[in-house]
Amino acid sequence: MPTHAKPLRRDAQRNRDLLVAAARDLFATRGLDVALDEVARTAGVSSGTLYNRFPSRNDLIDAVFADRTATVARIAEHALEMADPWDGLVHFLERVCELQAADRGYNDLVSRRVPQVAPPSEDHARGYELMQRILARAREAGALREDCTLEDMAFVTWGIARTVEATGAVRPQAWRRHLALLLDGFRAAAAHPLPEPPVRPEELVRIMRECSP
Amino acid sequence: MPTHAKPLRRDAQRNRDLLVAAARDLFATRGLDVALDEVARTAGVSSGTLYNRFPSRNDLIDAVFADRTATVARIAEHALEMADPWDGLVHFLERVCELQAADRGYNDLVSRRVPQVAPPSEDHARGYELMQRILARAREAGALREDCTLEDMAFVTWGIARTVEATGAVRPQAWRRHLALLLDGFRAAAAHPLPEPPVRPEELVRIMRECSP
DNA sequence: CTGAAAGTTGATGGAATAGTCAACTTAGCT
DNA sequence: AGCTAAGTTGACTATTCCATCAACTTTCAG
Repeated sequence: MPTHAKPLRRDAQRNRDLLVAAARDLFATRGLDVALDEVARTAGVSSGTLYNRFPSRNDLIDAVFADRTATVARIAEHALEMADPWDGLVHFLERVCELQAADRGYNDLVSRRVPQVAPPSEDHARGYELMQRILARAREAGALREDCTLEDMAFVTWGIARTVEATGAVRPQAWRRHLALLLDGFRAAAAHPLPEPPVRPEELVRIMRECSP
Repeated sequence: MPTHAKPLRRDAQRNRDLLVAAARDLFATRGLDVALDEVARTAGVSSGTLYNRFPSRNDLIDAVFADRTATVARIAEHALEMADPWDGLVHFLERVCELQAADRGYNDLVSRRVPQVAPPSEDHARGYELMQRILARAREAGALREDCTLEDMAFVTWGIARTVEATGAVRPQAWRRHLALLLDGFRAAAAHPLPEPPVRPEELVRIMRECSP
């Protein structure tokens, strides 16, 4: 319920907006590791203001990408409305990967940072639930292989993240080929026994936590 | 033919070996971005000596991983000796990924640095040739999908690299599952039309060049 | 043994970035 | 208008790392 607990003074709110906008641009083009001083300079405020508003880099990252979890959840909802379960899964993964390909900062975030907001938000839980439904539906339709779990989707995120990083400058769409190959591996018809048990949900949580630098 | 053009003085050679050994260890456990000062300290020499012997970080990286290209070529040869073409391909990719999983520095190298030695070595060309044969053989046997190219193998390298980074601490073998899923996507039986034309060889060269920081 | 070339040292400079804080400015309430 | 809490500033410290170099030490050929 507390979207923000305390109301900011008007100039403070304006500066906050400028900072988030500047960070959004810089993150998108240069990744999450841009110098914070540069964010402040781009926003036209002093570095002290930035640190005052966002004590740590992660706070700024959270603010910039606050809406993304909800966006993913919306994509998932749309995917569930598609008639064909397999098409729904494909659509979901394609749209999410498009988000990665379009924003270097978001690509960094999903591939190596801790999930955005510290306390797993409501949107987060909703997205999780929706993804489960997308997979279950595709599995029950006989399109998705039986042994494929939600955690396996992390391989998509990680793999595509690196491909986007590597190929972005030369062949910005190359990741679509990578994804298509992975997707063919997800099909029930393609299934051969997997050599390693699935990553368990709590393991994935630990992985994402430890991943953050 | 010039393995090294000029013979080093004995103490210089000893220090060089110490530096390479120290770098090998540090790269393996902490990645390619360790501070060069720390490499020197670990080797027990001064930083001046390190810079004297290896003017740039890449020179040191080259020295540490000089043998890897030949190792990959040997793996490829072994793969070609296997009776079943598909098993050969699987074996090759598994062994190469094992190299990535075993050494964080090598994982960094294949996933984001320029191919080791500046002038593409003889081993390099040989490895390339052998990989082509591995793929052709699997394709002709009807096991590998027709539309899969050598450049598509880069998706394996990139994807597994990121998965190894992410999961290494919690589930060191998780990459095997990722690889198995990808491999199922490479099977001829799984093939559905790919949405994006293959990355061309010269594009891959550019990608690998531009990727280096 | 000796001299000169080769090699080493570590202090030093310099660049980039994170983070702090005392002095100053401004919004907004009364 | 006047006051005060909230906010801003930018210079400052600290850290980390890369890179250099003049003075010193070691190797080794003759």
